[in-house]
Amino acid sequence: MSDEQIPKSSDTGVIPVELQPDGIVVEIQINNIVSNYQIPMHIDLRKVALSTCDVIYERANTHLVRHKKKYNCFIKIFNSGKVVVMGCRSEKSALLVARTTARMVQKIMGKSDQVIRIRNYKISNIMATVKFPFNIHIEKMSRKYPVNSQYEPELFIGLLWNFHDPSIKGVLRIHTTGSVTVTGAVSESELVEIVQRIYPVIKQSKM
DNA sequence: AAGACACGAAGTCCTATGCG
DNA sequence: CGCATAGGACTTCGTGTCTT
Repeated sequence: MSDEQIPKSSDTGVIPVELQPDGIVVEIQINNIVSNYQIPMHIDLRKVALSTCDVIYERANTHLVRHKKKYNCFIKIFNSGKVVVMGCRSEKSALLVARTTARMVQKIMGKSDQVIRIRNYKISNIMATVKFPFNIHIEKMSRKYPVNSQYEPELFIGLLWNFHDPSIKGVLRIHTTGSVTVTGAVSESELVEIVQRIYPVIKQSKM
């Protein structure tokens, strides 16, 4: 741990998970959350761009990109009212950024007196990494679980793992060093479940 | 030694292609 | 020529290999 101040909540993007039955604790590091929602109004991008200093026009004036340094994330705002938030490190900060952005747009568009609610807010993707305290024999793992795994060393050095379970959307990329990258999860709780379920499998192919 | 590339997920819009 | 659809780019990250 560094000397930096670490907030108590999961705002740092780190989720500690205890793995049963061995009691090993690993940390899930969330690196990126992609979420999207809609503000039920047409947005005048030019007006928003002129009223704030932290946005830039992109793609031939079709959408704005706003850089939130505090949360180290990007927000894409489309004139249709659709907004995409990328780069947040926790569900909480993603929602917070979504709310503040909606409020900012609402204020600039001169609709502060109206009740404008965020519509269809959802997290579409969470990308996280987990480091297991041992090396993994991924070739052995792919042979043992040919249905779930996809391993083509000439194509990519990591093993691609899919649970083929409708309740779990996440896909894992497993490396020999014990590093596991999780993509496609839609909530922090799903991330925890993924790690808990993959651990017994990885343990069998421990080096 | 440093940088580029590969891969996965999601949503959006732009560009290109094909058909009537 | 105009419309509809398909595909590509963009964003985030880690990791190992390959190229410069």
